[in-house]
Amino acid sequence: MPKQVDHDERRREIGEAVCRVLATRGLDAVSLRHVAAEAGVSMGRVQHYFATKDEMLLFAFNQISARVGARMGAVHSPDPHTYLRALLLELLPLSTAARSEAPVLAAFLAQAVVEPRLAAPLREGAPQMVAFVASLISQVRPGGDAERDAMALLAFVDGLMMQMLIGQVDALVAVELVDHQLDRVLTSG
Amino acid sequence: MPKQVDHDERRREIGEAVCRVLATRGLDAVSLRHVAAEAGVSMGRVQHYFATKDEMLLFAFNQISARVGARMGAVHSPDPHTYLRALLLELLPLSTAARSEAPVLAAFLAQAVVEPRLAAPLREGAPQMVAFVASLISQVRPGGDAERDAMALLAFVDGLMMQMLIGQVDALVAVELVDHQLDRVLTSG
DNA sequence: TGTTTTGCAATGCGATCGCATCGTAAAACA
DNA sequence: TGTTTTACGATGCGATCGCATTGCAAAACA
Repeated sequence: MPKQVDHDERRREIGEAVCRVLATRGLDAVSLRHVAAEAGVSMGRVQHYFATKDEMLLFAFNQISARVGARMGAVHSPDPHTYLRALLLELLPLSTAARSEAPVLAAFLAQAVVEPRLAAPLREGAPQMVAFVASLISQVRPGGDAERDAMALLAFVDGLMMQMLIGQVDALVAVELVDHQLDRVLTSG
Repeated sequence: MPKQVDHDERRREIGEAVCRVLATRGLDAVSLRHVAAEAGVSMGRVQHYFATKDEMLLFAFNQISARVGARMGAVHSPDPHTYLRALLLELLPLSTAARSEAPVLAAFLAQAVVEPRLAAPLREGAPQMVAFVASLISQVRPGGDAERDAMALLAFVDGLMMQMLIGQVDALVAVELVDHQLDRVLTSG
């Protein structure tokens, strides 16, 4: 056989090509041929690592999900207010990394509306994110329904991401809105 | 020639078929053939009324935009708080009508991220919606940056819509969140 | 060193795509 | 009544799609 190859690494490379196509030309431009071309490999290689297109897309979805999760996990701060602020801002297309991931997320989110296999992990992952945000809120402002505020904040940031991607809101205003919203939540009760 | 036909009505019928396909199977399932089948007409008819697929999609987009706009315009209340609440709830998939329109909107929103021809009208339409919501806020709670709160509320409702469509949030909780968020905004300062 | 197994590249297939073309029944118009 | 124009239905075309198949060079293994 040819040199033993890092199977997961190869899949990851292809997965990133999927995300790049997704971000620049949308979901309907994602074909085996386009992905192969974007990755700079042959179509046969793509097929070798993914049995079907659906499997490839699902892998790419898990990949950016993990990536966003990792970025969230990398956020730290001793001050819960600062922590929460950084966490929410990390969900917006502000940094270079986030700017390249957000359009991919948006495409997958929209597809999740009509594809239960994408919606399921999103539904399952949401509660723990809500719980974590709620715990941060409680640390700053004990009392009040922290979970409710957490859900509202996350929905707000989600919508803000979409509006930024469409160009309705620029980065400066977005940060301002997050800060204002955060202040309101954290100084209530 | 055959009986003179209401050209706009025919286009509207096809546009609705587009929306139905869009809502149930996503953007990549929208083909001339599927749309024709969904509308119960021949493919030739679809081509007769739309020169290209893009033109058809753009028409469908304008159609649901107008429809959502009409639903918003139908909301009235002498009390600005009630008015604003009804307006925001109208943007969520709560009624039968809104439940069928929201997935279509979500699909178009995602496509707008990579398709400027869809993003442009959204960018242009947003400010007046913001202005109107801001004016309602000002009526209830003079002072404070009403426009900022309007933008935040609209982003929040946008994100909430997406989360509802994916099944992260059910209708009951969504209404609760809107009310809570609204109270916070309208009783601040 | 021979055998086996791995990692592809290449090619082909049937289905579907958007779109162009052609034919035609029928009603508006002269 | 004859002509023209409208509204299609039908069919075909080249491109592209996802996927299956085949072939083969090369390295791990015996």
